[in-house]
Amino acid sequence: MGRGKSVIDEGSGVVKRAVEAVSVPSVRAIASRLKLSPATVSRVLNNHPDVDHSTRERVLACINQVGYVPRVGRRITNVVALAYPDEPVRSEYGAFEPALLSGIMRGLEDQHFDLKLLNIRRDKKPDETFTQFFMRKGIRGVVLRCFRFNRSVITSIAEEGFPAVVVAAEFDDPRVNFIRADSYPSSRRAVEHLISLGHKRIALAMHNVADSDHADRRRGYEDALFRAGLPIDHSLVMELAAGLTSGEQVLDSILGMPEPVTAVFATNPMTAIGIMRRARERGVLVPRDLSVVGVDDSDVRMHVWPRLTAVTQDASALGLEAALWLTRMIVKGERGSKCQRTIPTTFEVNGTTAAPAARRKSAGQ
Amino acid sequence: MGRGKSVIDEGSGVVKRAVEAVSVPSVRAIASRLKLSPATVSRVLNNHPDVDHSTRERVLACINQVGYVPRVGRRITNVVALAYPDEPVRSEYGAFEPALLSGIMRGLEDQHFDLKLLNIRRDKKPDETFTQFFMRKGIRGVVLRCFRFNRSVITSIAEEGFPAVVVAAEFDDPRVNFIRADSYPSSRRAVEHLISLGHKRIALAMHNVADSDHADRRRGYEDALFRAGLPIDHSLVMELAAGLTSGEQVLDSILGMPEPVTAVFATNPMTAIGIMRRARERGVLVPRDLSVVGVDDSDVRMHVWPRLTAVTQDASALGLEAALWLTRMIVKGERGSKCQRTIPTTFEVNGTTAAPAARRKSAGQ
DNA sequence: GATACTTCTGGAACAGTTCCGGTCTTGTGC
DNA sequence: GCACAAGACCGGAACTGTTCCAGAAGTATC
Repeated sequence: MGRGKSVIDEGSGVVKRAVEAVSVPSVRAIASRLKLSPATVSRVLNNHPDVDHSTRERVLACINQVGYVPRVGRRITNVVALAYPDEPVRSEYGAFEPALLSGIMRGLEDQHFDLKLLNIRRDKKPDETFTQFFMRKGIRGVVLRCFRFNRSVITSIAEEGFPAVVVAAEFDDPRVNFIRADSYPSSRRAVEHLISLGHKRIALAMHNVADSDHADRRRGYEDALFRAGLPIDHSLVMELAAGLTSGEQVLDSILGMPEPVTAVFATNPMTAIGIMRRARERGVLVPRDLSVVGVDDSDVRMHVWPRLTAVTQDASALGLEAALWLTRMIVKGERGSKCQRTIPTTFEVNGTTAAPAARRKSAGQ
Repeated sequence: MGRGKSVIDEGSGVVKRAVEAVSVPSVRAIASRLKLSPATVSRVLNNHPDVDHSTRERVLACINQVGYVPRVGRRITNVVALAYPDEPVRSEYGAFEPALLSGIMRGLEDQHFDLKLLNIRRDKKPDETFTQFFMRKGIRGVVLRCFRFNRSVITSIAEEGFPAVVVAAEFDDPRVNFIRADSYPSSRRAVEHLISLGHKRIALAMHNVADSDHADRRRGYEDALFRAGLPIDHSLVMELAAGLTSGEQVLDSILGMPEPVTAVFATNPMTAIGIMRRARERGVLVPRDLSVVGVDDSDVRMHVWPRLTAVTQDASALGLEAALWLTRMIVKGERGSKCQRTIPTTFEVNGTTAAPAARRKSAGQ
């Protein structure tokens, strides 16, 4: 044969080089370890129906244990995915998604990975595991977007042990890797800023997705009020969908309140913009009649005048860090390593906050 | 052998079934047709250096002629790419990119394709052809973003014959497939609308990328003026980069003009938003002191008050149509079919246009 | 002119997937 | 109880594409 040093791969009877046999496990290596044929292992990976349940379980366990890597021919394909629970890149969340994508693309340059966009709901068959799904798509790792309704999906993926990292959400589960921006300190500073200006009745316009980010912002709001000795009035807390129209609803609600509200903190970029627009529409002068603090993922706060005072988080940095960690973990083969990082947010004072006009009875026309 | 009807594949000496041998060409089929080994064909596909120039040319010609499709094992992978000349998903162009992406993802559902994001500048090696590049990335077709500096790249790809479609740009070359929104009629209507309100000195704020879309908008502006018998004053035409700050420059320029300007048409979404913000900052009332018409890819025109009168194009529809055409062309195997489609834009009158205040001598403070 | 070096190509040995057939179990009719 | 049928499950073989190694062919050098 004349191929230099060769050994017989255990069980399979195929001649191969000694170095490769131990470095990267193949379908045939897994098959021989489990006393199965390569065909059966391949069937498990592609979720073919005619394979026994217990056999499938054994193969999947082995796959995630030894860190199997699918190849095309002899080449390893370096692809990671950005997986959404449903439609990717929805515009309702403002500029968060494009900024995130941009950061991920930059982070992938380091290890020369490519990015694939996946829609889990559409493509994943109900009877396949997440590992099977991702393997079938030919990807080696996944960046996950997390919303309120798919936290259980995230923990399932972590349980299976497939390389994954969640962006912009926090988990107590030590198996879940995530990178998020901590909105709490900046949100608290934002409300403290309003309090220091003399505001006492401050409304909170919450995005109703109830992910950990928005919970942080609410906590910042409540803690700032509590420390200042101000009461937390639940009638001032509004939970709405994201978007411009909800901002309008918020302003209308504020104007309709019997006790005047002099400031509002909106935890979603579009909501704050909607508040600003509706305020002009109804003759409410910002910041004289109403102070507005928003949250911004990119530079939407600059679209309006006065420029919006806002808690800003760098969505691009989230994507960058997530992609860097994921790809490095994959190429180093450190499947067990964990990532639970938090990057800071900032609070930026612009033109929409000022001391309340004390003598007014009610804001509005 | 017991595999039913079998034939000897010409030249290669490998036994295969008759049906598959004619339907989808493989590396070995191309090799035998050109009297080469599969190894050499594979080397061409992966741009290995040690293959003769003339051999590479022959293989590449054959590849694009017979429509070779790379497979993983025996499976055909259905992946298309969205390729950018440089960094994907830049935020300077407003919400165009996310809307486009969203539309593409919807369009891919029909034929169950996946999407990969590619950066041509980063990943394409200088000495490989585009066909080699795309094959190496395992994709079957590509949606191309086009800017002023990469039109030659687009025609090169079309020359090679790789399945491709350009979004949001127009080409005279019959080989280039594209889907674009025609900004001309709506732009012209926009300026005619301003003229009908009584405006005579109308500024044009151009995005300096000089792609066909922006050229259309300029033509609409000039034709509307010409048909109304108004002179085209080149001092009223400003070419700037996209972005909020250029909008500020536009407004400052307008205020500094000796003859008062009563209306402005901005061909870029962010520029119009910047004009609106700067106008408020400098005490210019829109639309009383200045009428503003913008262009919008999504719903940025709703961020301000009054809502922006704008030419709107549906970037999501562009992506949808491009993805639908590309994937259907690929699965039907109609490599020669052409797509040069134009979808309409609309002109939406909102709150930023009104009759000029005739007696004023100069806008602004 | 012999040698050494480079360039290029083919064969074989890998990588994963799928078709076909065989074995084993289970259900059914008599 | 037994023959037969049907289905579940799995292995071998025959395909995909890729890469290593050896060798052929050409070229430069002394």
